[in-house]
Amino acid sequence: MKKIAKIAVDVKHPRVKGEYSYIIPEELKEKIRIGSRVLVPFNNKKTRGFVVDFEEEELIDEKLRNKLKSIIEVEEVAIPEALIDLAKSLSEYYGAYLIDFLKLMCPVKSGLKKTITYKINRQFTDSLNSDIQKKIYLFLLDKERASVEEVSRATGIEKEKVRNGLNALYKKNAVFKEYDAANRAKIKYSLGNYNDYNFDSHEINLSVEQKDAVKTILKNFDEQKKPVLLFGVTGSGKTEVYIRVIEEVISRGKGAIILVPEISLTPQVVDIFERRFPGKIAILHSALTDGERFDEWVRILKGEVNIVIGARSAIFAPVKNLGIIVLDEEHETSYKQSEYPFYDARIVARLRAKKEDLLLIFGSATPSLESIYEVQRGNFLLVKMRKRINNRPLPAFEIIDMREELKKGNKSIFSRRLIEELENTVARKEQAILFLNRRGYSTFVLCRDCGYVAKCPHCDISLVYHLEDKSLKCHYCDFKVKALETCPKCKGNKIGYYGTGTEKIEEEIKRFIPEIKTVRIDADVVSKKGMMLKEKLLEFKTGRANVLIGTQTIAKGLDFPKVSLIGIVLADITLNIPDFRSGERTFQLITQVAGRAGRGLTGGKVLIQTYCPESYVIKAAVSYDLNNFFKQELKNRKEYNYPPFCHLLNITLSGTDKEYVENLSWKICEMLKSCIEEEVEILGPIPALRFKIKDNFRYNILMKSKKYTPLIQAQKQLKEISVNEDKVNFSWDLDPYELL
DNA sequence: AGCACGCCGACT
DNA sequence: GTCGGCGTGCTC
Repeated sequence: MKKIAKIAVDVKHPRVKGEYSYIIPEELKEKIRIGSRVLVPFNNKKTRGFVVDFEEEELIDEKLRNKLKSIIEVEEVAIPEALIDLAKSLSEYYGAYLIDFLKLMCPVKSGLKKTITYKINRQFTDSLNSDIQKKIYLFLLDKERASVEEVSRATGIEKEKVRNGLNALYKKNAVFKEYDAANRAKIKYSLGNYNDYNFDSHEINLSVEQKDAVKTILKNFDEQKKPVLLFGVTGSGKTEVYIRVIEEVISRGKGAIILVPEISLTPQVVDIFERRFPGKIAILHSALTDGERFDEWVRILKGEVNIVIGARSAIFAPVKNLGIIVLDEEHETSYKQSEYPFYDARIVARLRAKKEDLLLIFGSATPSLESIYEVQRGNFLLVKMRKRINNRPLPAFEIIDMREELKKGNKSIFSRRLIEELENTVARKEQAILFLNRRGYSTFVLCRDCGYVAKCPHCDISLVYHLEDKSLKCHYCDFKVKALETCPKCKGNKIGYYGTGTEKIEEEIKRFIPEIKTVRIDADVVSKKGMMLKEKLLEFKTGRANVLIGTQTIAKGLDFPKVSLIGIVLADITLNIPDFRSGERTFQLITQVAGRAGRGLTGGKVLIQTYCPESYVIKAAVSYDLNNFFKQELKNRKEYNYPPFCHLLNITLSGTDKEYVENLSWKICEMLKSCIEEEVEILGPIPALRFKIKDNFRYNILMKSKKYTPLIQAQKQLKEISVNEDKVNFSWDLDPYELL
């Protein structure tokens, strides 16, 4: 009966359209299912793919029927059919290839990431008679090994030619091929041994609000199954509510997926779940090797575990008989993948919940505007928890107008109030957190003689001075130079360091309060070694340090009972980012950071330093007036036509040849304007805010539309365009998170 | 991407 | 002639 299978093949090329038909050999008919991973012949090679459909032989075009080849092998692993359906919808929605979503749903065992690198053969002595090959060979002599991508970037030769050249060199034995297995020893986060964090008995006895929340959610589960927005202030005990609801769902024989923004930064949630559901949990985190991830996946697929906790991609976990999806800290940016295929776990979760008839809970202390809007439109059920557990008071805010400080002659980055409160806190043997969303020491470096500003040669951005290794670093690429002593332009020595980052905060505060013991946590610390973060956290947790200095890295779920003071050193940084979400992000950051205070028995205090105290964002944040914030922000979004009042499609073109990229951007823009009929705003091409990054010039075309259909239509058009990939990177992002 | 095919200059 | 570089076209 079933003779032909439609296979999504794993071939990465824009001109390969993705799905091809194959004959199912007699002996494989028993084994093959929708979702099966298969091996098929494809253009003189073998390639993996997934069965996405069966077809009737009779309905296939005569010419094509004669070309059909047979499936070679059907593997044991198969993606559940419900997920195949989800992948189909998603590839349609995002205008992406089906295979890319299927691959997210089915990890590979091999661990072989097939980025081929070429290594120089130093024994090779023959002479080369091609210019291109000579150039490549010379480059490799210096570099030892590199990928096609790297060679192309460094030599400026087009990728196509580099590839041919390297192939020729390989045939001559001038270079070796290496399949980079990416098996670098990874530092594993040992989850589950954060025993020093305190979980007191209050978690067993629910507060009245928690009980009500659980009751309302379960009633909704049995009746209308509307997605729930669980809005609970920081410290109101949302996690315990999730647990109670999940317990009920599990007792009915169903499974659960819990998404957290980032596992390494929310170890406590994971820890609590591990204690409450011992042995029933699979944890998908970034430190797993491909093999480990595959093993976890199989455990989930076989139904050995029915609770999955993980970051964004865990939304695709093949949980058997899934009953509920929980998205904790729903407003977090990390749910949106900022690279192809640009999916948003929140959108995927809603779609999956709808398709599989699941209960969906979005939880947050600072819900996204999109979710609030859904509540207003009656699409989400709002469940509120306004009080902290044990009725602990929320911290008290104090706004400090830095303009006044300046008028009174205080040029320091710290107001007198902040210093005063810090001294008090230290004297009381309590702890403080200083928050500044900018890492490094000085954020720009200027020659006071000639006005030269140190800029990254590859990016359109100032270099940041880092004290730790006395270097100037670019925060967008890995460019790094030794700190300047003389001006490279006028040879003068009046180099000035301006702007403040976390490193400077750490140094300056010691000048004011010498006995203070600080610990700093930002991306510089986190990225270095996985263990560093844990050590630093413990250093603060155990009281060896009394002030924690950090960027947004520390704003998330961390729990420090002894913290009674929070200083937001400069709230204006995030507020002034020219993006439609900057207000929302600032509001969230202030609220989240403030939530770190007074989690223990002592009440907390939050000091916000700003040059813009009249901003409605700051005003609303300090008075816990979410309603007012949402009202104002929604008004703004409506006025300027931004989400949630429209949907966005952000198209990005970038490349080293400015003229070429700009011309192509215009062409694509014209094409879109001519073929989109419905009411859609098309803006651009606009030079991106960060116009140059890593030597690539970037242009955006922004489409705004009330309805999704024209944007999805546009994506189909964009998919048809085949660009010279050596000259331009071309991508589009539906529901982009930011537009920078 | 990666492979075959075919064109074209260079060199036995 | 013919070898190897290099552009082009195709993939059920």
